[in-house]
Amino acid sequence: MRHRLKDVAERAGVSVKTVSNVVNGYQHVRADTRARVEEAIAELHYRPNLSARNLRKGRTGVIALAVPELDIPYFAELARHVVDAAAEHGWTVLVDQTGGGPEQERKAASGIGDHMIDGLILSPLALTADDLAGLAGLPMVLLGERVDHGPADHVMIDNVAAAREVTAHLIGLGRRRVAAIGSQRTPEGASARLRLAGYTAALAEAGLDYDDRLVAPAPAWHRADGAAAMRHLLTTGVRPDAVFCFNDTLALGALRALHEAGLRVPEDVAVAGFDDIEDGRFSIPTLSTVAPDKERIARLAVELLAGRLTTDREAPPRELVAPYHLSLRESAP
Amino acid sequence: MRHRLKDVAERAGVSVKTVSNVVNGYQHVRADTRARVEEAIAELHYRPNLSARNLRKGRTGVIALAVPELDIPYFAELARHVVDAAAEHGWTVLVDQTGGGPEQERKAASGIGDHMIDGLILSPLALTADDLAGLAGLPMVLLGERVDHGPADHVMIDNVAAAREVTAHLIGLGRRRVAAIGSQRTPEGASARLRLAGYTAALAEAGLDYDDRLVAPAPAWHRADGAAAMRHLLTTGVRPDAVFCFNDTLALGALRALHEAGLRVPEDVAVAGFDDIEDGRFSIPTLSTVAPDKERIARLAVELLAGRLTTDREAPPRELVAPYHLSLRESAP
DNA sequence: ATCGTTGCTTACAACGTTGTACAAACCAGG
DNA sequence: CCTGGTTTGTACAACGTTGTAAGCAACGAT
Repeated sequence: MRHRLKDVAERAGVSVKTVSNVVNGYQHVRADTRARVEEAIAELHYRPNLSARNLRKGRTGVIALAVPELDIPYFAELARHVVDAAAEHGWTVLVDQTGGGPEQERKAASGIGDHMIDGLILSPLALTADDLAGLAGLPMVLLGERVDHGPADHVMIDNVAAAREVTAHLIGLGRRRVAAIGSQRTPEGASARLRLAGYTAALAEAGLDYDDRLVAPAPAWHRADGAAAMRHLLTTGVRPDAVFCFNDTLALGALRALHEAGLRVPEDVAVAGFDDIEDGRFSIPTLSTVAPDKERIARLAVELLAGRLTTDREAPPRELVAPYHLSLRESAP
Repeated sequence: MRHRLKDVAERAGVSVKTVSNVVNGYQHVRADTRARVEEAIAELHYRPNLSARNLRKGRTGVIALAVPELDIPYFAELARHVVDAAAEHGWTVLVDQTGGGPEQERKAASGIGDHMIDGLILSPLALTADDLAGLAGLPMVLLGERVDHGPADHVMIDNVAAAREVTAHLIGLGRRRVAAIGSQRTPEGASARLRLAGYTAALAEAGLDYDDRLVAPAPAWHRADGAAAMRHLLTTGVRPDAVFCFNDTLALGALRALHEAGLRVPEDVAVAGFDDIEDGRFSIPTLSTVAPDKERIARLAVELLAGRLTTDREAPPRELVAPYHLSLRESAP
């Protein structure tokens, strides 16, 4: 049922290697030989065995994308762009779900299926630069906002600046009790730390005092956590008149909690998020947010990986910064 | 830098095959030999070359999941469950994005990377049973609601019954002008046809007339399409007092359009969706919806594939029906 | 001592492909 | 017709792994 080069060769009356040459577009094959071979290929529905080819060539044409969770909209949207960008380079993408745990991330980094992938785009939550240093086996590009300048290529956006900008926007609306949702004290919370830094910087610039009661932690960044954090904020004495949520799903949860509390957005409380996921364009109200250029991030990551694979395998790690912009909608116009 | 069985063998002072035996857990290896080999493996950080193993064994340990778009929440959530279920079988999942086009779906079905994957779970939009019949090269499980009983294993839910049930629920709320959003006339619209059939059946059972003006088509099933369709419905003379949207993203778009039109949900218009995506639990209002058991769907699909790969490769195609339930929330309580 | 038996290990071939080296056929210029 | 270069095709080995068959001890039973 499944045919090999040898079968095609016999049918076309040439050697195995000649068929291989035709398949690989080698130049010096006479037109009529090529035609005979191609006919045989078509008749037998021959398709090369990639395992064998990979074994021989040492490359697989597959790269992996490892993200914490696929059903978090931000990662799903990112995955889509990575798949598209990789396709332009002729790569297939193996999407891996790490769950954000250090063990699974390490496993992904040390080679999901060994020799099954040429490179890895990893969006780490738990791993530190030290962890990664020991795993330099695989060409790797890191996504996101790990603080440390690790040993691998890196694509990120300027989280501090973005967080400061969006917080400043809330303040510019005349709000004086601007809360933050999503702080984390764990080592995994690198993004949280950076965004918190931007938040406090904006407060300081505006001459507002930092108030601990206005900063709500969130163990994870799902809608439910945002809702819970918002409810909590409403029970503390200082009722906020604006909230900066460290990502959009948190913000959507917060919107929900505000709605349940009978507060109007943005009249009573302005809300802003981070990530610009599709949901936020249709939520009620629509969501003001920091919009990282996800397509650009994906493209840069794939190109960094491509560079590492083709030319300078031992080049020093590069760090690219992707652009973002504020996308202002109803929740904080 | 990268070591092979041979290197380990030399270091441990045994033959290559003995190392292979240790790696594969072969029983008859003396304890001290095994210890020596394992030590050598650890020292060299040996990891098997999967391409070579696959070539030898004829199996890769990778299955593919091909869905139209990764950033559609339903598929993202499904992908998550498939990855989890596959992991229990020791499989890695290669997630492929077809875009819903026939050409890419055919390409996925005929073997994404040939011999790179053992089997395929495909969620087809465009392909018909006839298309698939010609592509029986790869063990395959189809997801979703293609009408035709194709040549491959199939996991689905009873779309007609589910649509009828949710429509009946809207009618049970006392609504008499129940609209539908999401109809499609194209061959890709198999789900749309089934859900429309359930809708009309429920109307008939309740003795309500089918009104063409209450049925709004949607080219795709994104939020924007739902919003556009809802706006259109509001311009026709017959103002609906309930809407059944053929999926949740359409429904979220419809909620948005109703909000913009100043109509209250559910007081003025009740809204129900289909898929039970995470967004719907936090939208304002929260969304009543048909909740297919996605985890079960994923698990059944993986198990069907497992069966086909291990035992009965030539067994007649099976069709499994996964359960669903109505999840009633604020938009249509 | 000899004979199986059992336990452990090994050499060899094979999976399907492509790189290398070379042979054969062809061509042009003397 | 020979020479030297180019084009076209071939044989062979190799990529790293595992299945097969067989080798070699050491053992208890004859």
